[in-house]
Formats: sequence, C-alpha cells, structure tokens
Amino acid sequence: MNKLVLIDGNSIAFRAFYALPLLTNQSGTYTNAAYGFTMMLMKVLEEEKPTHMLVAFDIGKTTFRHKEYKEYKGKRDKTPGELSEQLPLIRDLLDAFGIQHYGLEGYEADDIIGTLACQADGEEVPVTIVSGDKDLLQLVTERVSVLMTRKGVTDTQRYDIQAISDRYGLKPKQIIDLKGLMGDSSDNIPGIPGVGEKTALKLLHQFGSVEGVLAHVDELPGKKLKERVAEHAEQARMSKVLATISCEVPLDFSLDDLKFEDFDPVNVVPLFKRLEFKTLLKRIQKDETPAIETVEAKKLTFATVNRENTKEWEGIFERAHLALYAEMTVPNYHRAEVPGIALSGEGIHLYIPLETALEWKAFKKWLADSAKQKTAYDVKGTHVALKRQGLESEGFTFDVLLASYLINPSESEHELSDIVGRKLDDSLPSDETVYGKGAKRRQLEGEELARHLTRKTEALFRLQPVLEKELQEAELASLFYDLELPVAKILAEMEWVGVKVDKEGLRKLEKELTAKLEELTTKIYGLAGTEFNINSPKQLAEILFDKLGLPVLKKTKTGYSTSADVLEKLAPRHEIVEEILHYRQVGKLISTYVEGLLKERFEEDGKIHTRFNQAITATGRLSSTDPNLQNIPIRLEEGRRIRKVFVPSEKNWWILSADYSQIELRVLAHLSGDESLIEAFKSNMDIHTKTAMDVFGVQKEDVTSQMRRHAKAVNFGIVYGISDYGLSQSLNISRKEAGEFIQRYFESYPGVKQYMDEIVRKARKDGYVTTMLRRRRYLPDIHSSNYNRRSFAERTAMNTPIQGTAADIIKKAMVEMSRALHKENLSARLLLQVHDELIFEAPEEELGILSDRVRRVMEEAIQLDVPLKVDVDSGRTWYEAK
DNA sequence: AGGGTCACG
DNA sequence: ACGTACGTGACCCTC
Repeated sequence: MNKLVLIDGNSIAFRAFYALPLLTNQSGTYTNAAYGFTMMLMKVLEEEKPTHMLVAFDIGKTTFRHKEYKEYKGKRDKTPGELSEQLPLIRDLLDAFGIQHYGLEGYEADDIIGTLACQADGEEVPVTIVSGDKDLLQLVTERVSVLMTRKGVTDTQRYDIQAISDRYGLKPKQIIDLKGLMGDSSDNIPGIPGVGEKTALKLLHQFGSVEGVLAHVDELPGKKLKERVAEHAEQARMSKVLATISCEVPLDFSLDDLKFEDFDPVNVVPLFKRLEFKTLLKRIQKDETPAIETVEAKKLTFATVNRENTKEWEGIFERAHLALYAEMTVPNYHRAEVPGIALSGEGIHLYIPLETALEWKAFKKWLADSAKQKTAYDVKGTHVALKRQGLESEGFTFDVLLASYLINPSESEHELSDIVGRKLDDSLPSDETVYGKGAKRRQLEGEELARHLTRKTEALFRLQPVLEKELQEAELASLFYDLELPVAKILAEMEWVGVKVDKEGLRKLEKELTAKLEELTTKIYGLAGTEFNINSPKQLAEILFDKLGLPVLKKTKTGYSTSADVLEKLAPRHEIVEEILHYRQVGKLISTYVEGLLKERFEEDGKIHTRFNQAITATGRLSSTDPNLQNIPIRLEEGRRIRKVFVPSEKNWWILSADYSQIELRVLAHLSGDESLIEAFKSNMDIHTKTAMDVFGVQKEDVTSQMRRHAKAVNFGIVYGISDYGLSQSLNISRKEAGEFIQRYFESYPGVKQYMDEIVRKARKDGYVTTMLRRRRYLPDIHSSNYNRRSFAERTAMNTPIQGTAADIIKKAMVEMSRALHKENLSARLLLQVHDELIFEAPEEELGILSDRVRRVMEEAIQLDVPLKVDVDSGRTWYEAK
C-alpha cells in the first residue's frame, strides 16, 4: 500500500533552529537546525513508513502572491545567517537519505505540497503533511492529514477532519476563511483589524465563510465590529485569496518520481559523523549492528594460538609492524589480570591466551624487541599491565588513545569503540556492551574473548594510518612522537615504581584526627543544641539558616550554600561556624587522605601506584587517579602533615622536589612580548610586588601586604582570562573596584592586553588556539550567541595557551630528565609530576648532582624571552622537601 | 547518578 | 539583565 509524506522543509528547519540551542560541531559549523530536522525526519520515516516522499522548500523571494499584494511577508524578520547556512546541509542530508527535495521559483513550499496532496488524493493515495504552519490544515481530506509540530521538534499532533473539527469547529477548507478574517502577522496578511481567532471562529460558526460574513454585516454583534468588517471587506477577500494554497503548481514530475525506499546507512553515516550527530549515529548503528557484526565476524578470521601450534604462527613476528591489545579484567591496570593478548597485522589476527604468551619464547622476544613496531591503545597501561604479568614490552611506536586525544583534547570519549565510530566507517561494540556493567558485568572466555579482542586489534591496525594522517594535517606529529609517546613511557615507569608511604604514620594521623573530629562534633552539637549530620549540606543549612537565623548569602541549585567562602563571612556572627569549617577540614583529611591513601596502598611493596591520565585534560596537563597524588594538602599546616608519610623507598634515600617558579606568568610574558613584564622577570623581581607597584602606582617600599595580595589575585585572574566579577569574588571586593584593578593592570602591561585581544580574535578566525608546542584546543563556543558560553570560550582562549604551554614545558623537561638520569647513570627516580613540579627519590650521595641536573634541565627545557626559574629542595619526606 | 564541597596547581 | 574566574579528582549525601 502506497503512502506519501510531504514535508514543509522551511517550516521544520525553522522550528528545529529555534527549538534547539545553537549547536556546532568541532569545526564550527552550525548544526542545530540540521540536527532537529534529521530527528524529525527519522521519526517520520519510522512512524509513517512512506513509500513516496518529498521535502518542499521556499526558494526565491517573490511568488505569485506578491502580484496580489506586494506587502506579502513584508514584515518578516530576515532569516538568521546561522539558519540559512544550514539549509544546504539539510539538502545534503536528504540526498544521503535518498529523499527528493524540491523548490520552485514563484511558488511557496505550501503550494507544492498542496498540488501533490491534491494529486495523491485523486489517486487514492493516503498523504501525511509535516509542518508547523496551520495554513496547511486547509489541505486535509479523508485521505490527507497534517502532522503539526507542537513544541520542541518531534512533539507533533495529527490533524485529520475530526481533529480540526474538535479544535476549531470548522471544516478544513474553512481554515482559509479563518485566516481571511484574522489575518496572519507572520506572512503580513492583514485580515480584519481587531478580529482575532476567537471572534473569527464565532463568525465562521454562524456564517460559514468570509463571503457569508460579508453578506451579513448588519447582523454582526457590536457596533465596532460591524464598522470594522464593513470597512475592511475588500481586505478580507484579498486575505482569503492570499491564504489559499494553490493546487495547480506546474510540476515537471509525478508521484512515481517520489518513490522512497528505506535509506542506506552507508550513505548517511559519514555525514552524521561529520556533523557529530552522535545520538542519531548510535540509533542507526544500533539498528544496523546485527548486520555489520555478522559481516565483520565472518570477514575477520582469527586463530587462537596454543601451546601445540605456536610454531605455525611465528612467521608473524617477521613483520615490521603489528597492533597489540592486552585485555584487562578491571580498568586499574596495576590490579588487573590479563586473560589474553591479541595481535593483528595485514590479513592476520591472532589471539594468545595468557598462559601461552607466558611460555612462548618467540612472542616474548618480539614483545621486548624495541625494533619491532607496535601499535596499541594506551601504551602506558598496556606496558604496566604486561609487566605485572612478567612480560617486558618495548617498541610501542603508536598509541591510538594518545593520538585521538591530541586530535581533539576536548573530546570526552576516547574509548576504542568511540574512536572507531568517529574515525572509521565501521563500529565496534563498547566494552560495556560486551561485558555489561555493574552487577551484570561478566568475564568473557575462549572463542568469545578471542573474537572481541581480535576485532579490537584489527581496528587498531586500521586506525593507525587514519590517525597518523590527521596528526600530520593538524601539525601534531612532532608533539605526538617526540613528546607524548616518550612521556607515556616515563609515566609508565613512574607508576610502576610507585611511592612508598609510611603506614604507621598514617595510622597515627588517623587516630589523632579522629579524636579531633569527635571533639569538634561534640562542640558543634552543643552549639547547635541538637545532633545532626554535619556532613549533610541540607541538614547543616537547616541548623545555620533556620534554627540559628544566620543570613543566606548564596544559594545553590537545590538550596542554601554552605560553602567555605560563605561560612567565612558568617564566622563573626556565630561561634559554631568556625567549628564547622574546622570540622570540614579535618573530615576531608581523614576520609580523602588518610583513609583514601590506606585504601590504595599495595600491601606487597608498601607503595602507592597512582595512574597518571595523559589523555583527559583539555589543556595538555596530566591528571592523577586512584589515588590522586596531585592534590595532597600543602596550604594549611594541619593538612600539610600528610606529606610526612610520603617517604623514600630505600634506606638513606631522600625525597627531592623541583618546581618552576611562576611558570605561567613567565609563559605569558613570553607569549605576549610585554616589555615591562619581560623586564620584571629578567631582573628577577618578585612579580606580585612588581604588579602591585604598577597597579597601585607606589614605590617598592610602599607596597603593603594587602596590595601584594590584591596584585597576586590580579595575576591569577590574568592567567585565567580575567573578568571583573571573578576577581571581585576572589578578593571580596566590589565589581567596580575589581574592574579598576584590571584596567590599571592593562595600562601597565599594554602588551598583555594586546595579546589577550589578539588570541581571542585568532580563536574566532581559526576556531582553535594552540600552545607553543602546537597542542591544539578547539573552541566552538567562541561563536555562540549565548553570552555565557561565548565568554567562557573567550577566557579559555586566553588561558589555554598559557596553561598548555606550561604543560608542554614540564613534559619536555621530563623527557630530557629521563635521558639525563640514564646518561649520568644515576639511580635517582622520578616519582611524581604535579603540574609545575617534579618529585624524585634519590640516594643521599646523588642529591648534589641530581639537584644540579634537574635545575638545568627544567630551566633549559625551552627557550623563552624570559628566564625560567626552578626551586629545588630535598628532605627525608615529601613534607621536608620544600 | 548528580550535586555540593574541597583538596591541589 | 545576565552570571563566570582556568584545569583537575575524591568524598559524602540524596534521590
């Protein structure tokens, strides 16, 4: 049975555009209208199952209606550029779906739809019209219905004869009369002034049509109305003509030409990927997965290597380049089992169960051979996990995870299946799909595991050239090969070595802090006059604001804020507040640091083995998890004591820490070329004092500690992409004062101001910003019409080159330091990196040379127009090393 | 699972 | 009139 669907293209595109926020893909193309349109399209295909389809568009400016009334559509606002540039995109999408689209000079989409609806009706083919325009209701018949958008994009209501009657009490054709009387401001159709929908409907219910109303002017209720109708009779007749949809557009095609057979995902997927329609992509790929999977599974022939047949497969190790994947049972590779390993080369896919791998000499030789090139996903994790199984691995020359990260560090999904979905015209089931999650998680074995793993290595093998090319094109190849890959190997070693912690020291701290917490708890209950959960912001707010009547200074989404900055302001008003602040402090130390560290400590070696995530931050920094060793307390003495439990792992060894002084401001001085700032660093001045002198116009001797504190906050603000509001918050001053500070700063350092303006301009032009080593971050929101999003992107444009360059520099220092340790034959080891600081452990006799080398390497890691300065200190624990 | 809070650079 | 300082991760509570 045939079914024709006619879509009012402009109407749906408009609706989608205004219903959705102004989305863009990474390359800055606006996609919201195209996205909404596609959602609607897919819904219609699913629900209507059309055999014939057409999307009609308005093209050109004038239609036959303008002859009748030259003001037609006269008052309509211009289509925004962000929408009109998406119309070609929508046509591309329709082409990909294999759906006809059409526009005709001199006619509106309505008329094309009307003509085809009439034809189809004549041929007894049922028709669904999709639009947001009520005009089209006039086309409804026994066989023609209209799907009208309601709110959002895909929420629709079907209008047939009955529905129109229910809603308006009219027959479909009377919709024309309705508009003749009430007009339509969006099309600039006048109708009768003062007659809206209510009056118009009342009149039509009584007299049936515009002509009927005009013939009975005398019988109309109310003097005013009579006058108006009489006066505008001609205008009403004309309005009716304008509102009438033509069914006689000369079309050079017939219904048969509009045949639609189900779309082919092969054509649609690449376009969805380009436009980053992730949800829709998943939807069509889900529908398609079974088909693709069987094809893939058939195509991919793999072999399982076992003790008996190893000889048959050893030829594979002759190959110059293979992909390797070591499967793990849990994400923490320090604790994971490796059930098996897969290898892929052109036309060959092997699965090696762990037991076989451990005994297979040729495999182990190949694995440890640095001349044998290997592509992996996460070489750091792979290396560590294998090492835990007693397998040495070398020669990782490509990391799919790191490549994907460098290509777009803002992307949050770098799981292999996501990368395959983005970069290949293919799909791979995610680990969650294969293994399940939570309680439903299961382990695979045998054939199933082998298939899943070889699919992964096969994908890795194909991904490598694709990613390699993208790296080249974005000028990221050197960053990848010369910096990130070497850093991955260094981090693997750091994680493998781990940091020794003093368990007894932690236990003592735990006892002491717990006693303190109990004391505070009792005191707080006493002051509150009741017991409650101090850890619950909700219960705490009740006590503070309801029971004790303290003023509410700030709200959160869900209630009253009890954050530290609020409590500090409330402290003078009630004794309890200070105790709560202290309680929070101690509570944090116990749960996150004392208990947290004890939980992560490995019994075997008494060490903590964190994992540095090298593919997470948008700026190029590292992060650290399980536990996070980059946020161990230092600012307050009570917390700083935690550092006493971080000790050297060998007798008579020391902890040595080397940190960059003011690296971000020095980078800013270099990037901006500001003479005054450069001079300040060249003469080794205290930069915050210098800023205070300039901003407050005083001599060095007259800088008060308050001035220096304010200047320091301004400097932070500059690095973060300053705003007066942000600065006012951090200093607890008025926005006006903050604004004045900023203005005076920019007057003192005009080069910085110029640089900030320039970097934002560049971000707008290119769509991204870069660091000194060409690390790239895209900023699609730089074009957003939303003030907040745009402002955020602008601040990011200012901050990322600074933070990111500092990250580049310390990574470079790590690579060179690792070479230096090797060359000097030192047994000192790098343990941790904390953004601008490197922490080592070393035997006492190496402290002199190590301190010397570290300072040199770090200070000379990159040549800037200002010197880099490094402070080095050592001690028996991390606490004492600084 | 998400929000609030807080630890670091 | 709006509502932000940049970059992270872990814990607790609440639903």
